[in-house]
Amino acid sequence: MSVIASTDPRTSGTRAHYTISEVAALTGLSAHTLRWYERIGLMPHVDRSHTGQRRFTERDLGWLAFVGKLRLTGMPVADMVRYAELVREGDHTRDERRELLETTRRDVLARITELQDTLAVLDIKIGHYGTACGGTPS
Amino acid sequence: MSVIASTDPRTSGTRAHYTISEVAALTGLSAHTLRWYERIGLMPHVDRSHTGQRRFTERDLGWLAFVGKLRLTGMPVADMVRYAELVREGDHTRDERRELLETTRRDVLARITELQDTLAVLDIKIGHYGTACGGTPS
DNA sequence: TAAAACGTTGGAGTGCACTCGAAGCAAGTA
DNA sequence: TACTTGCTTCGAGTGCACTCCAACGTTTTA
Repeated sequence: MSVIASTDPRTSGTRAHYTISEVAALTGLSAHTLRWYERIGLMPHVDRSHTGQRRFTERDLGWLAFVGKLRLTGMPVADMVRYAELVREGDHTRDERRELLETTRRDVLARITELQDTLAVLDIKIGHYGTACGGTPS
Repeated sequence: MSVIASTDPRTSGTRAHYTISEVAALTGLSAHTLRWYERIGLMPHVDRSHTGQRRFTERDLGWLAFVGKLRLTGMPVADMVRYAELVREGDHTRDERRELLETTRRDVLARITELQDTLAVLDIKIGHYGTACGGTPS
């Protein structure tokens, strides 16, 4: 296992770039998944070394963190790819991007409400089990 | 809501039983999925007509509603099957069932927290898009 | 009674999001 | 120099949760 923070004399405190395995360790995604993300267009352009190896930047890490959040919402990968495309297309897609994010926001709110309803049902069920008053809760 | 059986199954207010397509319409699940649920052991025993067609009861509908809630939590089907098995096994599994439900409850709470974090990130992003102060949010 | 609609089964297929394998190139270590 | 590790690509495989098919039996409707 290689040392992650090899201090490159040409750069200051912040790492200039990360190998794929470093990013895998940092994000919890597998190297396979990172390559797959790039292949399907879910990553912005990733730099390469002179020998063709990926060199992820801090910016890429930020993007991956954001993608991770989107993933938590249950957003399909295809929609994330769509968002990534819009980012690549430049400034004139700002409105569409904001709309996409706002739709996602509404979905997340709805999901939270749904989960809170479920929580209420679970509490009732658990309550039934707690009070040992006969019967067989199902 | 405790009236269970009426004298005339065809005309009563509370239905004594439902066909698979009626249950599909009521639950939003497909008939295919209902049969699959039964096959994998996710349904308690479902009655059959004298010719072998399924006759779902109110009790089955209640169970399906609960399963629907569990599904919303993201609980794997295998775990739901486990719970169904415990119910079938009878009263001595009460404790295990309560534990399973309590674990699920904790998972749901964690999920809600996760989504609220994501919501915060989305709000920040959307805020960036809202204030047209240059730059290209990614 | 005839046709349409609905039911049954086992098994195969689908879509998603990874996940892994094989073959080969490149860089660092003993 | 040989070994080890890590990286590359393409393509195939995995696990989950359905989803559908074919062939045939049953029930309802006109």
